[in-house]
Amino acid sequence: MDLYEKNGSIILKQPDFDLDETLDCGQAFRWVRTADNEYSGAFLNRPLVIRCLDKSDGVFEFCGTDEKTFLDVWLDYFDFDTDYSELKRRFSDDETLSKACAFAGGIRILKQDAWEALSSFIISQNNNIPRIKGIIGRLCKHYGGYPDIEQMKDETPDSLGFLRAGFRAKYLTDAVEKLRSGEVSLEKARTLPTDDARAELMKIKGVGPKVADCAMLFGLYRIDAFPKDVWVKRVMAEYYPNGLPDCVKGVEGIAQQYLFHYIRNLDSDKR
DNA sequence: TTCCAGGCGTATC
DNA sequence: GATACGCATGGA
Repeated sequence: MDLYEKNGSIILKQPDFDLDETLDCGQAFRWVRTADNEYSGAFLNRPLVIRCLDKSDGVFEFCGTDEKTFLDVWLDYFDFDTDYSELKRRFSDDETLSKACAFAGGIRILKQDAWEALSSFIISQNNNIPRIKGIIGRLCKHYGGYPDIEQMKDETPDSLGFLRAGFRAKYLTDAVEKLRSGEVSLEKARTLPTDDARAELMKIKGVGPKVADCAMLFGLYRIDAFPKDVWVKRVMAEYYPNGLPDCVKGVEGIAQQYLFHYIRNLDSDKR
C-alpha cells in the first residue's frame, strides 16, 4: 500500500480511484462535493474530508486522519484491499464492460454500513438520485448524523413526515421494527447463501429483489449480488440478451456498478 | 399538464 | 408466474 502520513493527514497513491466516479455514482448518498476534487462525508458518522491532489497520478489526501484510523476504517471502507486493475483486466474480455471501465475506471465499491445501505435503498425506490440525497440529508440533519435503528425506534410514518419520503416512510418503520425484534437479521444476511440472504431482507415491507440486492452489495459487500434497476435492465436488454459474460462470475456486483454508471451517462446527462 | 425517477405491494388472470 | 396499476414527491 502506497501511503504515508503528512501533517496529520494520510496521503495515498491509488490510480484505480476517482472521487466523482466513486462518491457520486449512485451507490452512496451522503458524500458532498465541497470543492473541485474534494468531498466531505462520513462512515458510521465518522467524518472525513477527502481531496484529490493529483488526478493523473491518483494521489489522495485523507484529511485529519492518522495511519491507524486509515488502516482500521478507511482502507476497508474504500475497498483498497481489492485490486481493481485486476478486475478491469478480467472485464476487458467483454466489449461493453471494457467500454464501461474505460469510461469510468475510477469506480470502487464502498463498503457501507449495512443499515445505512438498506434504508438508503428503501428510500431510493421509484425515486431519483437528487431527491434520495435530499431525503437522506433531512434524516441526518434531524438526527445529527445517520440514525441507527435504536434512535428510530419510536418513529411512525407520520412522525417521519419531515422527510417528505412519501409512501416509503412506512417501509422504513417496518424495517426498524423487524430489525429491532430480530425477525430480520442483517448479520444472518451477511453469511447466508445469496438467495437466502435476499429472502431474509425481503421479509421487510418495501424491500423487493432490487433493494435487497443493493443492500447486499453496498451494505454487506456481497459482490455476487447484481441489482437490476431500470438502467441495468436496459443494459441487459441491449447488450446481454443471453445473460452476463463469464468474466464477471463471482463479482457481478462490481461489474454492475461500472455498467450502471456507463449507461446512465451514455444516454443523457446525470440526473 | 404530463411524465418520470437505482421498485414494490396488491389484485387479477 | 406474468402483467397492470397505484403510490408521495418534486423536477423537467
